[in-house]
Amino acid sequence: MDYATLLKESGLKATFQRMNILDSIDKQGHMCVDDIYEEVTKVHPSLSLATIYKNIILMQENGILVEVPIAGKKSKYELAKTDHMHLICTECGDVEDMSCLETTDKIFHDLTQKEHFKLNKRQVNLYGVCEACQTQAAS
Amino acid sequence: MDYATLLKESGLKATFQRMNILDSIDKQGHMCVDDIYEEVTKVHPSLSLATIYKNIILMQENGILVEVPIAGKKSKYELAKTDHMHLICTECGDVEDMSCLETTDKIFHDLTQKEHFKLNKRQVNLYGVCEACQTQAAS
DNA sequence: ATAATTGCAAATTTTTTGCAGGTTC
DNA sequence: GAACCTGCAAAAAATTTGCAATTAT
Repeated sequence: MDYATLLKESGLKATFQRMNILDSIDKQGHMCVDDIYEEVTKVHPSLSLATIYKNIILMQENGILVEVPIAGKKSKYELAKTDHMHLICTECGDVEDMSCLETTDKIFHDLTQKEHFKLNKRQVNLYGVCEACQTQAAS
Repeated sequence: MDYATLLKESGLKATFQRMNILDSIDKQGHMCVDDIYEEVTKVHPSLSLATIYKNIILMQENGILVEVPIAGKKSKYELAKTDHMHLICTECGDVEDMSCLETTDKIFHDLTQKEHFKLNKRQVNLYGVCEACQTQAAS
């Protein structure tokens, strides 16, 4: 589905700014506010940080964006998608998605149910060093 | 081990402020900067926020404290302990620890190894509604 | 035409920094 | 006594807000 439709379905207007924010996040995968600002101002120099902040909040409320909080860094944002885990490289900051297994999903579900906890959202962040950074360090 | 020893082993002086910060976090489990400030100033009114910020950074560097980043909220901090997951109640903000299973640990290890990712730290946050808040909502 | 949205500037909140005085070892 | 720490105040960084002008529908 294109961004315009995605926005309109939530009752949000399909502005140039919003389309470009979504487009950037989609291409890069995971971006913090400053990443978005830097990227989108390339094609739309008048974009203000205030607009990014306002839209990130709005789009989260409408289930279009999801926050990915990261230890020691500013949160990144990604397009809402099916459940997955994050491989976060502590060297270069890159975030990669990795699909969840039914096994772990079931385990989380069962464990929380035993505690009478109503589970709504899972967030699995695995911190380490990505292949590229390992290779680089070895040279 | 007592806090004084814990600090000294890292080459940090066992000040009244640090002991109280650690004591509060230990008792409450998970606290953000403001929680700590509010709690510790009860027994030590002159404590400054700057001191809390400085010490949180220092104690993280020395492996005494660990950051728990939480979507939509300020990060909380906990004492470093064996690996575990977090049940985060989105109603009351409470965070409960739940021990990890070897099963999931192994799964994460295997999955990341297949990607040639050097896994250092796992962070599992499960968001939902705790039993207490469910009960309250029902009444 | 209308209501929503933008971008600016200002306000607020959060975090960091420098340094003089005080504390721990 | 020396090095380290604290607390203050000021600075810097991050985020939010109000509002007039603009834009999408």
